[in-house]
Formats: sequence, C-alpha cells, structure tokens
Amino acid sequence: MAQPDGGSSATLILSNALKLFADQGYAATSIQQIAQASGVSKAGVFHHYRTKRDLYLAALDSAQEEFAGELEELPVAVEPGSRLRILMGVHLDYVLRNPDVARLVVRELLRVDLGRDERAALGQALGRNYQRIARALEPSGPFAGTPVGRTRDAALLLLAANLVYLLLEEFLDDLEGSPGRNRAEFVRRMSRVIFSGIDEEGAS
Amino acid sequence: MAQPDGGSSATLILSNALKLFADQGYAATSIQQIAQASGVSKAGVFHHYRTKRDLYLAALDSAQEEFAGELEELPVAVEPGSRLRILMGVHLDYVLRNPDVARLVVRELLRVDLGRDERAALGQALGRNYQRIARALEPSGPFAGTPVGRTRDAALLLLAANLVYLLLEEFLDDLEGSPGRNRAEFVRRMSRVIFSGIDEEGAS
DNA sequence: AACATGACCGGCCGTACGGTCAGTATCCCG
DNA sequence: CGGGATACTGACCGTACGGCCGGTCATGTT
Repeated sequence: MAQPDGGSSATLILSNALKLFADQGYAATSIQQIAQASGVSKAGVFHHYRTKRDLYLAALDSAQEEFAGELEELPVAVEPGSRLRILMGVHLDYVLRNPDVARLVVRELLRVDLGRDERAALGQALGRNYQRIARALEPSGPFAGTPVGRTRDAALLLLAANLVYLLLEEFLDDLEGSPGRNRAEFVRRMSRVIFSGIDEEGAS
Repeated sequence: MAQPDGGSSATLILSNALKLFADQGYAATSIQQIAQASGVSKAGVFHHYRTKRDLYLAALDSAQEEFAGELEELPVAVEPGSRLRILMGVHLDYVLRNPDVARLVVRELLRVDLGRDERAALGQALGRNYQRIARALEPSGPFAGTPVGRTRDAALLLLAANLVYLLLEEFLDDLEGSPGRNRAEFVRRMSRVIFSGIDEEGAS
C-alpha cells in the first residue's frame, strides 16, 4: 500500500491530476496522462476514481483544503506598513509555493458552466481566504484609526496584486517601469501603494 | 457574401469562436459547436480556416486588436483622485463590455505550453495595455509630485483590481465587507485606496 | 453560352478519448 | 492453508473529435 515516492497510489494520482489539470485544464488533460505520470495503467486510475469528473472534484477538494494552513502564523503586530508588506509577502510565497492550486482556482473562476453546488463551494472557499487575510490586516491594534471597510479593500487589492504576479510572473521584467519579477521588490512597492497611496511625495 | 446578421460568415465564425474559446477553453470547444453557432456546417468552418489552431490564433489576433481602441479618449485632466477613479471606471467598463477578450487573455496566461512566438506576442499585447494605462495616469500635470514608478505601480494595481472584478464578479456580493458587485462602488473604493492608501483617517 | 471561382455541404476516415470488464497478483485475516 | 478483499492490468467498446474529399450551387467574367 505504501509507495516509495510520496504516499499511496491514490494520493499520487490525485496530486498528479491536480498539477495536470492546473497546467492544461480539464478537457485537455487525459486520464492516460495522469496514469502515466503516476506509474499506473489507465484502468488503475479508474479503480480509485469512478470517473474523470470524480477525480477532478477530488483534486479540487484537496486543493481547497490545502489553501487553508500556514497563514495562521501571522506576523506579530509590528509597525502597520511593515505588517501589510509582510502579510503580502507571506501570501505571495504561499501562492507561489502551490501554484497549481491557485491556477486551478482561476480556471474554475473562468468556467461558465458551473453548477449550483460547485459555485457555492467555490464561493465559500474564496470567502474563507479573503476573510482570513482581511482579519489578519484588521485593527487588532495598528490600523485602529482606519475604518474596517478600508482594510477589506486593502485585502482585496493584496489578493489582486498577488494574483497578477502569479499570472504575469514571466512577463513582469518586460513591463517597462513595473517592479519586475523580483518578489520582494514587487511586494515592497505594491504594499507601499496600498498602504500610503500615490498622492504624496514620500521618502524612498 | 453579406450575412443578415453581423458580417460575413468568416467574421461570424471568428466572433463565435472567440466567445466559445473564452467560455470553455480551447480543448473543450469543438468545431461542431462553432459551426452550429455560426449557422454553417463543420466543413464550412474548415473552408475558412485551415485548422482549429488557425482559427484559434485568428480569434486571438482579433481579440488583441480589439483590446486597443477607446481608451484613447482619456478623461481630461481633473482633480487627480477623480482622474484615477474615472480611468479605472473606463477600463473596467471596457473589460466588462468585452469579457470574452479578457478571459481569453487570462486563459493564455494560464497556459504552460506557450511557444516562443506566442509568448512574445502575448507579452507585447500586455505591455501595450499596461503602458497605455500607465501613461494615462502619468504626471502630465496632476501627479507631478509623485515619482513615475509609483504611478506605474498604481497602473498595475488598477489592472489587478479590475481583473479580480471580472473573475469574481458573481461572488463579490457574498464576500463580507467587500465592495460588492456594484461597479461604481467597487471602482470608488478601490481607486480611493490606491490613491490615498489606508493609513489615514479620511472623510467618507 | 462557357468557364472559373469561391462558399458551402454530406459523408467519410483515423484517432484518441472516457469508461468497462474479465482476469491476475498480492496481501491480510481466519 | 484457504478465501476473500484490494490493487491493478490488457484488451476492448462506443463515441466524438479534427480533418478530408467529392460534389453542388450561386455568382461573376469573357
């Protein structure tokens, strides 16, 4: 039952499916590919997952679970500007460490034929993440002077910026005047604008 | 040669292909569907476009051309904060008026098997749009006090926020504390944060 | 009238897909 | 040492796909 490489066949298949679905999309990914990547036959995949759709949904589930962890150890309260920057950096690192998950979610968001249930599940997963970030940003101290809505907006912008980084990573260096694909620099500049805006002459 | 509905068969096929590719992705869209939507037979589609890939590339081309227009009539110089807001609103309206185009671009960004040429073309198209917005935001007057890099960052955030709106539109109302899917409200709140940041107690 | 061209169709082909099934090897529990 | 469950395979099936081909019809030219 135990594989030499990471986990049982079932979980191996699941993680390979996740990656392939994220890279190529549902329709473009064949069971054959998943089987081959996992070192089993096509029928072997169907032994663990009844249909392709089942496998996809399982991969989606595992992705959403994975989206949870590790944001919990928040940066302890520091100077508010740094706090935003650190949080943004932590989130971006997480996203880039699990790019498959994020890309699969984006693929789901692009779909136009979502069923009621799928849509609801997706909405909840999104909500959880958004709330997690928003709360981590909230005036548990520092931002006390700021209305709550404003920090929610900042959370949305944080997510948006990091999503753009994920999507545009390989193009950022070619965008004239952009922060480039240096992660720290990107986070530094974006978080600074979100925190301070652009309407002021600030020191470097 | 002239169809009753918009344009020749070829352009009809092209626009239907664009929509279907954007909605379902390349692999999930069949020539059959495109043909049916366009009121011709499958062979008719192949008469105008040699292969499915050709049709796809043609659709992509037309999309990128379409991404150009209309941002040209910029809002004339007004109070800087409003300028950012207006520009953001114009851009969001444009994106939502041509959602297929934007979604196709996102789909391209998700692809992992881009060829050199395709990648270069995509990068250029992205660059053009980014520069267009960045320049529209630039200190042709109002933002004179702000370093150029900062306005570029603002342009990136503007794009990011609008992209998120496109992707999350139907979920925004369920995100507690978010601006919701009211477009004007979304633009108002996001542009305010980009312009002023969150680190200050502002009036409503 | 003769001909050429381009738009378009029905029907066909080979392939690759999702999924099934009967069978085999391996292991665990009595 | 059985015997049932589980993990898996190779061969197979029906279907839908991209693409091709021969032909038809309308139009324009000489």
